Amino acid sequence: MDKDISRAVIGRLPRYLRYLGELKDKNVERISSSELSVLMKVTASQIRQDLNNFGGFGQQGYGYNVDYLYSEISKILGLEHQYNFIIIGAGNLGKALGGYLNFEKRGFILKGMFDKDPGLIGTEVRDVKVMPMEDLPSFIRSNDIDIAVLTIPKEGAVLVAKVLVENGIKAIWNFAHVDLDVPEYVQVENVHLSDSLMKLSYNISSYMENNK
Amino acid sequence: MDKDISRAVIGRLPRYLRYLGELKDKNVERISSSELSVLMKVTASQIRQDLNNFGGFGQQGYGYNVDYLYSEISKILGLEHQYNFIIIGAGNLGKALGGYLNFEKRGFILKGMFDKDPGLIGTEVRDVKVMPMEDLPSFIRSNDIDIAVLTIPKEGAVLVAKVLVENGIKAIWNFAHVDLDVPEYVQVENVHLSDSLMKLSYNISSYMENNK
DNA sequence: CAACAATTGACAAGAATTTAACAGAAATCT
DNA sequence: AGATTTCTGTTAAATTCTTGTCAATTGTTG
Repeated sequence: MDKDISRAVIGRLPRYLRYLGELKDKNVERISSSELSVLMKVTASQIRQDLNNFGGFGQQGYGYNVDYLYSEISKILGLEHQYNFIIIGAGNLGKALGGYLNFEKRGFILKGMFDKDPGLIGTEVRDVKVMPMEDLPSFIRSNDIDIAVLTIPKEGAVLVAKVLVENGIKAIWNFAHVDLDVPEYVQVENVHLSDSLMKLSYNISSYMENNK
Repeated sequence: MDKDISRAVIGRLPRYLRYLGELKDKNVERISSSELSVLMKVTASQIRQDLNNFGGFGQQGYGYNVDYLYSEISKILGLEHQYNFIIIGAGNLGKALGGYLNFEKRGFILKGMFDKDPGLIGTEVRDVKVMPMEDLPSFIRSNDIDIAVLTIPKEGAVLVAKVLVENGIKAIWNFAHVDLDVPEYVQVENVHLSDSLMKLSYNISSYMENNK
């Protein structure tokens, strides 16, 4: 299918998908790269270049069909699959992610939640019960879990990641503030919130510097 | 101070800071770019190049002093300032961010939370009360608020952002799934969680494609 | 204290990414 | 139906980012 698409291009696809979804909702049938470029504030050239990494989705003189392009990008992103996922760490962040219904619409199915705090075990998020950590290995194996969401403090994350890998997890969505060391066949996507906040801090202070 | 440091460089600084913090905790006094490059799995050249954007923090034959480098990067990122922030949206995500104590350590002080749901008003997160949206404008003005964290659904986000800007907010940490259109003097950092999840999905499905 | 080893900062070379330009195909207009 | 306009896909140019190299400087060792 695809061989070596750059990370930068992949990173932009979800945003294209979002704008195309909005256009679909407005019943827009077709759109040109230059119209889309105005909406999205990127160059039309970049849009065409990005899309052409995957093949010609448009037509000269016409542009791109919104529905078709939307579904092609969905396919590229693997959103036609269903993924079973679990959340490890049933604190506020874990609950927030577990309760986010839009994930379900995209094919991400919440199968279980885990926590080491006995006080949380048995509580529910959308009919999914929080289970104790001891049950984790067997649960992954017997419920065909693809993705684990790690919403626990960094201290425990490395060890839990090891357990996940040993039990055949395919991917980890990592919110713990640590870099996980896993085999190359396990996909990791990091969300380091404090890094993001620091970037914001940089922008604030750098703006103030340049405008005082 | 700094004129045009690339986004890529800034994006790497928080990760440098994290590793340096760990070294500090281990009482490591000095480190060379090549040692750090092994730890962080990047090239030594990149580390030196990145740091030299801001001046020579190291010394030939010696390397970098961990404490000094840590504090210099902190300064670059603007972490020596204090920032007052509020959270808009007191759902699980808002509560999770409000309860995250490490932000306080970095100088980000939670001053208030807001929600439109009457059922949430009056509840507390770390001694901070959730207030009704009507109080937002006056609160920002009279409490010297720098940053607003937006943890509300996208439908309301655009309108709330407008109110924030009108009342002099400096920066928005945006978790709503929409691009905000604000004046250039307002800094925005987006955290689009579903984009991140889609990238993970791409990696899973692309790995499976290439290894079936 | 001289010789040697370590290591930066600077610069050059090499890659990757982004933007521009344009030929040619399809749609639209008259 | 022919002329004109609109657009893509593609190639080329420009820009940005990353990596490699090495002289110069500092620390260390015998």
